[in-house]
Amino acid sequence: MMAPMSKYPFHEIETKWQRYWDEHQSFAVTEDPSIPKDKRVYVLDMFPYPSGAGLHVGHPEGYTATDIYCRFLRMNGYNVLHPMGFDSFGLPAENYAIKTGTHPRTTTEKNIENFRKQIKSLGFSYDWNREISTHRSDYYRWTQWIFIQLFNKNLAYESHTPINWCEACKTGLANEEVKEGKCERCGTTVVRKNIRQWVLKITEYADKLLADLDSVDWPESVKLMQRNWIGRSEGASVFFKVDGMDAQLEVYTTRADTLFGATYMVVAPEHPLVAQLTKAEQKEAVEEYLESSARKSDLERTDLAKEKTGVFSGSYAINPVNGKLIPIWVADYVLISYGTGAIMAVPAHDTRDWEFAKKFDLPIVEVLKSEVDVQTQAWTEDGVHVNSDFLDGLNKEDAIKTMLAWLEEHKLGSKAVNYKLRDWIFSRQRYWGEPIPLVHCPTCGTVAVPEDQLPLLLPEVSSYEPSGTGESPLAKIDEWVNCSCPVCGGKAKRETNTMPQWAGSCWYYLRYLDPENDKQFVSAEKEAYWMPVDLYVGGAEHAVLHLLYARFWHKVLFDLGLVSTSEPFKRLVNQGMITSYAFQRKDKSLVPTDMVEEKETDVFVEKATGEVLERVIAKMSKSLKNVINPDEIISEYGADSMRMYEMFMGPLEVSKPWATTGLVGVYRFLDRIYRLFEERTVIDEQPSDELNRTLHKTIKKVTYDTNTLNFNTAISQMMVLVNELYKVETLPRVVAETLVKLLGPYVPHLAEELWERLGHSGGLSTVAWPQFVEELTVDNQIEMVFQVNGKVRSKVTVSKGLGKDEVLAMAKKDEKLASWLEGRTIVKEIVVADKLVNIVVK
RNA sequence: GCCGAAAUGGUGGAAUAGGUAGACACAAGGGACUUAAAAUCCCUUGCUCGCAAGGGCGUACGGGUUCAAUUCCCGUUUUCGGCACCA
Repeated sequence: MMAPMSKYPFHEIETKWQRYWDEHQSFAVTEDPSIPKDKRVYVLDMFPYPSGAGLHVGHPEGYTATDIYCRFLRMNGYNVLHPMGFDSFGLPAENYAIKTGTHPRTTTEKNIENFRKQIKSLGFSYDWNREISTHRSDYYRWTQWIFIQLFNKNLAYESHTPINWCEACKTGLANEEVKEGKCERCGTTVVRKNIRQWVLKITEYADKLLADLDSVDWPESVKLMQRNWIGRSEGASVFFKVDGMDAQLEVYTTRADTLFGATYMVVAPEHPLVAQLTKAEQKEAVEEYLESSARKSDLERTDLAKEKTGVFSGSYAINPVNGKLIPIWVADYVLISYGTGAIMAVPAHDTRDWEFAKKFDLPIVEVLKSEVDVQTQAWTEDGVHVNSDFLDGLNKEDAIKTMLAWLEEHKLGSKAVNYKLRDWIFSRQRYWGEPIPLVHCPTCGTVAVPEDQLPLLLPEVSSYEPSGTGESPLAKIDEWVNCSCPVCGGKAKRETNTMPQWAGSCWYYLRYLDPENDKQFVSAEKEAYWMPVDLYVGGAEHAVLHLLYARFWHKVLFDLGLVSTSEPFKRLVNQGMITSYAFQRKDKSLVPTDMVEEKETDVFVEKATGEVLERVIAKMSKSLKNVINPDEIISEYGADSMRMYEMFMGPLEVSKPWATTGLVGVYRFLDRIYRLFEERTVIDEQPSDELNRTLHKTIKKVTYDTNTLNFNTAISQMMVLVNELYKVETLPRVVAETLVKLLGPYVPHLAEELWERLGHSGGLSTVAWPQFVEELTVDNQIEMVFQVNGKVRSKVTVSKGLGKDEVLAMAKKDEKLASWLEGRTIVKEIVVADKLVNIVVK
């Protein structure tokens, strides 16, 4: 697309002011103690992973939003901390290293250079003196240090239970990194693998992580996702004796009240009692089943469409409430990782149990009065209890209470709480991450690397290839692995796993506060000066990953007295995704943009076949050739246009499609402003009342909308003002200066330039934000509507503040209303002051 | 399947303590300027009937509450996001 011809020299202006801000350190910030706490603001962007592809149009969206907000706050007298850095450990650089032999550090640092340059080209007001990168040893030294604090607090442990393993990435994954049974990063189906892992006890904080969600100003959707992920449920532990055996099975159930309907039990294949429960005659069948379910991937096991499978163990349990013998089955629809890995099955009222009972011909007993025949389908709604002895006639709530009391009285069970949240699998079998600072000593066990020996540097390797056996490339470097035990001095081996990419981002917001500190991860004074983060802006994809992990670490640091707040991010805003247009055939397949021709307005045709295509909204992707490159946009239209267009597209939080024609509209707006100042004479006279009113309305709306991050409507109001200005010959100074100030946060380069041309020096960024006069924002002439039976029949312009009787009389006399009122009886008259009159007739 | 969010002109989107639907922008059409084009400026633009005055319809769909519903309530559909045998 050709850039439009223009007089507006954005390139010159943008280069000039970016240099000015750099040279004057305009946005460097210090912890000035004279500024009161409520005038200190910490505004944070989610830092990017510096990928080789460079900045995506999605990045500037959130960054522009926070930049506008920060510049607005500065002009309103706030001390604003607004830093940027790089989440620079991660798989892409390492995979590139495997392919090319280039050290991930080389690739990463080159990419960081590029990212920094790109980010700077948008004119964001970051304090670059505070830039951090998580892969640098002066940063990861403290990541390791925090890990040791967790280790010392018994929040890190070694586990040998099977974990999610990605064959393509050749590493273990956390539960949070598995989406629909696939690796979140590469889409490979995840398998279960038994390897040694370091795991963090995030479950120990499940209750706090849940409860404190109530105290943060976050989108409800994100809070809900975290609540669901933590998945707290209240129920009961119930003990079942095993017939003829000195063993008992503990189950977890949320519906202890349905115990009379428990007709069999199921244990997960991995349950520790399986062997003991298996009778000789069932041994072969059980072993075969255990083997076959071990072979299944998690996806296969949890696939709902799959038929239930299982095998009878040969043993029976005794239902504690009625003494009945019920068979114990082994089936993989019960998960070892939730509850106790064993359940009581109530097939009449649980779909899963019902399917299993039908398949294996197990009895189904109705215990909740059902509206269907429970022999033909499960009844999962509420119902009055039946066939339940002392619970008969009770509702759900009362029956649960009664049963719990009964169980506790007979010492057969008790109230219990369970969480879906699992501990965090924290080790990765890869190279490009923080080495876990632990040493395995044959005599002392696992010990932490002493803090004065940090950072434990990532060693150089000759091959980045992961072994795939569950060992990281570090395991191959004997001289690094072999070390002496920091406690006893004997021969020991280093831990060779590295940390996941999430580690560095768990605390980076704290390091910005004190990035040079080589004594502490952050000084207490600086932490107290700025924390918590007042506004955190980023993509919704981190709703449960980064945001849950960071909250967890923060709470640990809080409990250790190392930070002053229990939550790190007071307010969170998710920016919506910037999507793109794509073209769809009738069979719903998508056609790359370069294979499409626009025959006439909004009629799109596939070049090869002539098929008419439908324009749809899709994610930007290389394969669809609809990716927008920010560098190209900036060079053709300028950073100010890019920034303002991304804000003008629509509300920050929703996803919206990129349209370059829309960008051109914003460009034209900026060009119009530039020409306005070029062509009109600035006069020192007061503006007309009408213009002055528009001016004050604009100040009011832009102030309010900027403060609430409603940038799209603020921009449209500025457009209204500029349209008004084009109607007058001259440019009153007060209007010109106010407009420039309002534009400052949005298009800082252009605004600085115009500010200078208006005769000011010293830059715009600390100039006071304009104030409006409320009386000047209201019209004294307003348009009122007269309705008959709720339909607008006439509109009149009247002066503001007329009395009810007065306007009612006007309405009744209105010519246009006459024919609608004629011959009718007035039933009701409604007057809304300064808005409307509605006459109801029969 | 469950949970959540959303649905407004040709397009992106405005407007909800219930009170003139479509601000602003794009696209489209017309005009001015120009030898011409680009750029720029001005006008029109929800659909529909009508020469016009004016009328009817219209905020995914179907109901309801109300003098009045994009806004509140009930139901349905579609799209997007999350979860997925969590007992």
